[in-house]
This record gives sequence, structure tokens and C-alpha cells, in this order.
Amino acid sequence: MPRRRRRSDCPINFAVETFGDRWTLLVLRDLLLKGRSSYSEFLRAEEHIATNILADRLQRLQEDGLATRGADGRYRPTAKALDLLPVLVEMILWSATHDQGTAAPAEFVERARHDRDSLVAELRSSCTTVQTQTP
Amino acid sequence: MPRRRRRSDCPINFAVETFGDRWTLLVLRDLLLKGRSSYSEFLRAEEHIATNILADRLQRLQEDGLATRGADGRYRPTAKALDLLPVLVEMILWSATHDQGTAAPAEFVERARHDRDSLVAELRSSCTTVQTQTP
DNA sequence: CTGTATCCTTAGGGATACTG
DNA sequence: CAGTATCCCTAAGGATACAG
Repeated sequence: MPRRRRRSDCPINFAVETFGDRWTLLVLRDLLLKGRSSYSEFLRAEEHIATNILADRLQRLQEDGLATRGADGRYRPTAKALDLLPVLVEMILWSATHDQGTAAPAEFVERARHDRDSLVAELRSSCTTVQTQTP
Repeated sequence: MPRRRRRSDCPINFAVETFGDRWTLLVLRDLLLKGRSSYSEFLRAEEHIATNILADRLQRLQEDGLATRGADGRYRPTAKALDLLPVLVEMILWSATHDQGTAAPAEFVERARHDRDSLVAELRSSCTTVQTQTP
């Protein structure tokens, strides 16, 4: 399957082409923010992703260098994926501000608002820790 | 036309459902970062958006409270849209870091890296200025 | 210039069955 | 458990033509 050709070299377009669809960002959320790593864990997402869609997105994440699959069958975020944490945090902040009915932990939002960088650093290191904890 | 029902109350999901498609974010980019405001200006986007798609996205942006259409037929970002600037900036930073071949102005990227908050503030006020400049 | 309308094609997605 | 494989269907998208 030839990968769809890129429409432009704009950085926003690159982001769109990497995770601008209805599922990829949710898988990344589970991978980066919810500490999920196995197929069945991703399948449990409350948005109810279909098995074929999930398999496809996990494949793409690997192709795009955002995740690796270990011998144990668990998916781990790469550094490239970890660098998306600021994007995710800003999205959460935006949704929490503008969507009444959004279910973001108030504590998280407050922290993101006042102490964004240290929150990102913490999330980052918690991912890394989990990553190395299974020798 | 009934609007698609939301899949969950997760803030990331809210973001996905608002601009998680292949075009909305590009229109927002033009609106927020490129100072474009008229239909023909958006149509000039290098990604070549079709007329019906553009009309649809402009409509949705209004429905979602991200843009307003003035009597002059020009589209203006709302405060809700301006609050997406940090998200866009983080995306640009991420793409500039991880996509060789991305065409982001080096000056902009440096500024974003070292002086993110003031850059966002500047972008925000430049939008506002443009907005009020036609009395 | 700012869009509608139409037609057509394809990719994306959902349900479900099945396999190692 | 961790996926493939199908089937089917709809929404999304592209190309144009047309209209006020």
C-alpha cells in the first residue's frame, strides 16, 4: 500500500497527516496519558474502537515512529511520541476551558494552567519509568 | 442535519471531534496564523481545498463558535479559536523537531522554543488588532 | 467574489466471524 | 490474548458546473 502523498510541507499539515483523524489521538492519549500498552487495554477505550481500526492505527504509529512493539506484545511510546505531550496538554486545557461537560480532572487542569512545564516533565518521566520497569 | 453524537466526555475526544479531520486545522491555521479571512483567501491554501469542503468547514467553525462571519463576508476568529494558538504552536514545534522537510520559519521555531508564551501573546494580539482594524 | 449544487469515487469505519 | 479477514455502508472528499 503506497502511503498517501503529503499535501504540503507545512508543519501544521504534517501534524494533521500524522494524527488528524478520528482515532489516532485517542490511542496516543491512552498510550501517553493512561499508561495503556496492550491491545486489549486500547480496546477498552470508552469510545469503542473497532478491532480492525485499532490494529491499523497501531501499525501506523509504528510506521510513523511513534510507538514500538516489544517482544511482550506491549506498545511503548517513542521519544517522538513523548514530544507530543505538550500538544495533548494544551488540547486538554483548551477543552476544559471551552467545553462544559468535559471530564478533565480539575487537579490536572489547574496544574496544567499554572505549572505546565513541570507537569509535562512529570508525565514524560512517568512514561519513561513505566517503560523501563519491565526488564 | 443532526450533529454526530459525541463518543465520550474526554477532553482529548472533544478536541478530536472539533478539529480532528483533514481540513479544519488547516483552515484554522490560515485564520489564526496567516491572517486570512475571506473565502478566496482560504481557497488559496496550498493544500488545495475543494470549494464545497471549505464552505462546509467554515460553516462548522461558526457552529462550533470558532469563527464569525462579518457583514463584509470576512471570517474572524473568536476567543475560543484564539485559545487554540498554544495548541498550534506546540504542533509546529513538534513537526519542526521531528519532520525533516517541514517548512517552518526557523525564526518562528526558535522563538517558540525559547519564548513560547510571549510568542503566543503576540500572535493573539496581532489577530485581535487585525480584527478591530476595520471599523 | 462567495459560495451551492451535483455527481461520483474512495477511504474510513463498524460489525462480526475467525485464527494462531 | 492479539490480532486478521470479510463484508458492508456511509461519510468524506474531489471535480466541476452553476448562481446571485
